[in-house]
Amino acid sequence: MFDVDNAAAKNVLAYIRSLTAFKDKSWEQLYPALSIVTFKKGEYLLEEGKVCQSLFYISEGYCRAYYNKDGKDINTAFFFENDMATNVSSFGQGEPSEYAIQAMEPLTAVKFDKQLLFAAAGQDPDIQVLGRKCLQMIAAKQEKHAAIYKLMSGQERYEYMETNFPELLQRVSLSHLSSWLGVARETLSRIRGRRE
Amino acid sequence: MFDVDNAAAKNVLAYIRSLTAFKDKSWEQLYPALSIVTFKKGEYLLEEGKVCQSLFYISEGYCRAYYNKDGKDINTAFFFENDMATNVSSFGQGEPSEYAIQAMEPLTAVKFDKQLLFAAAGQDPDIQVLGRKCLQMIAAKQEKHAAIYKLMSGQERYEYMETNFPELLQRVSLSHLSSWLGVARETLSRIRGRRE
DNA sequence: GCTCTTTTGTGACGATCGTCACAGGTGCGG
DNA sequence: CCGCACCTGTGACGATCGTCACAAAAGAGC
Repeated sequence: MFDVDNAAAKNVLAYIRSLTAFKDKSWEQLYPALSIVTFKKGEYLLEEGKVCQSLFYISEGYCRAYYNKDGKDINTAFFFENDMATNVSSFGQGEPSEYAIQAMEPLTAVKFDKQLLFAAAGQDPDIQVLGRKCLQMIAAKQEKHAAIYKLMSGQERYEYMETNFPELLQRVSLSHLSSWLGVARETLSRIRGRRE
Repeated sequence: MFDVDNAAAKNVLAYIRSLTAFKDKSWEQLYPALSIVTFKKGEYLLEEGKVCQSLFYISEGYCRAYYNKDGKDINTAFFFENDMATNVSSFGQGEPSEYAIQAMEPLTAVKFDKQLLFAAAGQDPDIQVLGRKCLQMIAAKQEKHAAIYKLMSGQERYEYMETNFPELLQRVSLSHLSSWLGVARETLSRIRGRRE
């Protein structure tokens, strides 16, 4: 049973309230769809090839989304505290996921179960609004990330991360960061050597 | 006044019905928010620095989204018939747009006015659902595109487009295509020369 | 048909990156 | 304390790409 006094529960509620005015009645409709889940480092929130049945609100720890291309991992996203992690197209269209989402640290998340969430949304238009807002956030985040990828060189992308998301550089290993930046690990090492 | 017998109007209605069961009542609520707009080649659906106030359903012709980086155009998206064109983060958060959307051919679109659309959505939950579905489509499309960008080399991306979106190659000039693929125009020319 | 403009192909060259190989460093468990 | 796994830096080398410059080709307008 979902414990509303849990720290993760309080975090997710605060997150929801930051997105939309949410009545107590909506919250009561919603929370049967929620559960608190924990993952050890290396465990999977979503496995490649499986259909995504949940949204995850990350309460503590972080995870990565990565494709496996010819046996090599290629990271496409990192999700930290207060992020929503999911595979939009798999969740929405029921397609098998082309990538995996994996905990990189011990992780606590609030899971939104798809079936129960849709049932709740059918009862309460404010939950619909919440869903739209979440999608909006996700789409906006993706748009921004695609832009830095298209407009900047590997070096510029690293500097951008350095100034805009310094805490990310603290927590993500350079090997994982490099594939996310789209450069070889060695190149990232040289980028870091060049400056300072 | 929005002419429901117009070809563009019929197209957009068919598009909406493909996304969600839409009652006549919802359609009547929605269509005051719609208008049919046309653009000459080179005209702007959205200018850089302006706040995006509309969604555009593309009925005929196509347009591009592009950033201006140091005086050079960098294309980030093309929108063809039956696509929804907008700047998600500008439309959603009211930020000025960091890129422009420009007609590349004479273009006919159905414009969804933000204010009127929100008013209509407040009246009718099915319009909320439509909005969420559209966002889902947009987010899924972006996710896919980001993936091909991260996983493939310039050459692979070109071959991917060749097999999956051949009509795009017919309509978009190679100069515009190259910046979208993330390679220099000359490199694209050589990629094309290598094969066959 | 003939300009003028835009688009596309090609050649040369230097810069950058990816790959391979290896060494130093750090942390963890036994 | 030792071994082992993982992460990070570094050197050498070849491949690829971007840039500049120019020529060929294709359209658009008169």
